[in-house]
Amino acid sequence: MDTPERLIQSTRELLWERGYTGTSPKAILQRSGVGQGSMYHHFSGKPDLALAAIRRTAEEMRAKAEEQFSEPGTALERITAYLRRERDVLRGCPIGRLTQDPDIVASPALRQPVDETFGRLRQRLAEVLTEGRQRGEIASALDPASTAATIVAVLQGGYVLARAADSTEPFDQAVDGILVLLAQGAR
Amino acid sequence: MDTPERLIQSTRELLWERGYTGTSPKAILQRSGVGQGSMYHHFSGKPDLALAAIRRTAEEMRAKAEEQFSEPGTALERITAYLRRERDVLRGCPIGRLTQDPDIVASPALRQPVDETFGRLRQRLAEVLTEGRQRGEIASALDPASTAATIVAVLQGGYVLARAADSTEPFDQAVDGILVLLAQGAR
DNA sequence: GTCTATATGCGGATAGAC
DNA sequence: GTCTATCCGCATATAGAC
Repeated sequence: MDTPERLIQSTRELLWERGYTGTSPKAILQRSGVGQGSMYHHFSGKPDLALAAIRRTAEEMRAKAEEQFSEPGTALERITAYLRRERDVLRGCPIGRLTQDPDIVASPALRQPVDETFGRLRQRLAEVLTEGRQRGEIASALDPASTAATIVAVLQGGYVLARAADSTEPFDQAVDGILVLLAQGAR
Repeated sequence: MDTPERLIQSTRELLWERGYTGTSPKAILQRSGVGQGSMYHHFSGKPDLALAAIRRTAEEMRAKAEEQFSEPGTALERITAYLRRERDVLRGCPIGRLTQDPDIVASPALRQPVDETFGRLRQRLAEVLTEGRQRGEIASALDPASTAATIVAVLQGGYVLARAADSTEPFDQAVDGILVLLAQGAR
């Protein structure tokens, strides 16, 4: 791995663990084994490096979601596969956690990839739901856009509850709950 | 307001806005107008003051939720009142945001009030759902505990989506979505 | 490209006077 | 109880040599 790549990977890990405010350039240097001068040669500073790291994480997250959405099966099966996919629940969502960082939300450049990630995710889920409705797999009373927002919110909120409890149980309960509710509307 | 109280109120505000890591003793002193010496006279340090602040916020949150749960009306009406209650959506949940702070989660003392808040909230919602089921207002296929976890998760995740988008829209959509799903099961 | 040196101010306190 | 002084290390760079 070359130097910029090592910096990006270490920054991604630290942003996930400690957030933007909690991540110092010094910690990035220690974790990556890169020297001070190299870091400031390749990146203009902490915000620049963070932006590269966030973009990378956002791309990966999108690709992993698409794996489940593009599987064969009914809409409900694909949504179930997505919600039940293996996740590092107690670590939380590496993109969602950034929304709690005021420096991220206050910076248009840093917030943009976060916004886009959730926007596309909701959009993609709404498409899956629309297909399911057309095929009669999902109750036509359900609005795709708002149901999609609900599903994404259950995941993000599930992480919050799991971290509060230091247990994956409430996350799993929340996922079970939404799946039962969605199945209820199936024909 | 006396000195300890001023410190607690300022700390509550800062924890909400900037989280634990992002809140410095210096910022608390500036906002409260209290001097350095006074702060360390009344509290042993940042963790001690944060604990007092978090406990206060947790109490208030619990009391506000109970206002809606103890209203007259069906289970669905009370849950709707709770979910649609006026909220400072873009500021997020002052308790939920703490779960993103590694120093909070790593400290049993600081995590405890956060855990307890969500534990009680889920418990209370499950009671409301159980009542609703007994009265035939809610489909008996819905497990109260997991449905309660789902509802709380929708709220917490709704805040995340709203902050990502810098708009209350996805929060409102997520709430609409879960209410439609819950109503679907009503008899 | 990478290294080391240097800089300013903040984070989070402790000490002791009043 | 409150105030001011003092402390050490970290946060976040910039400068210039190699």
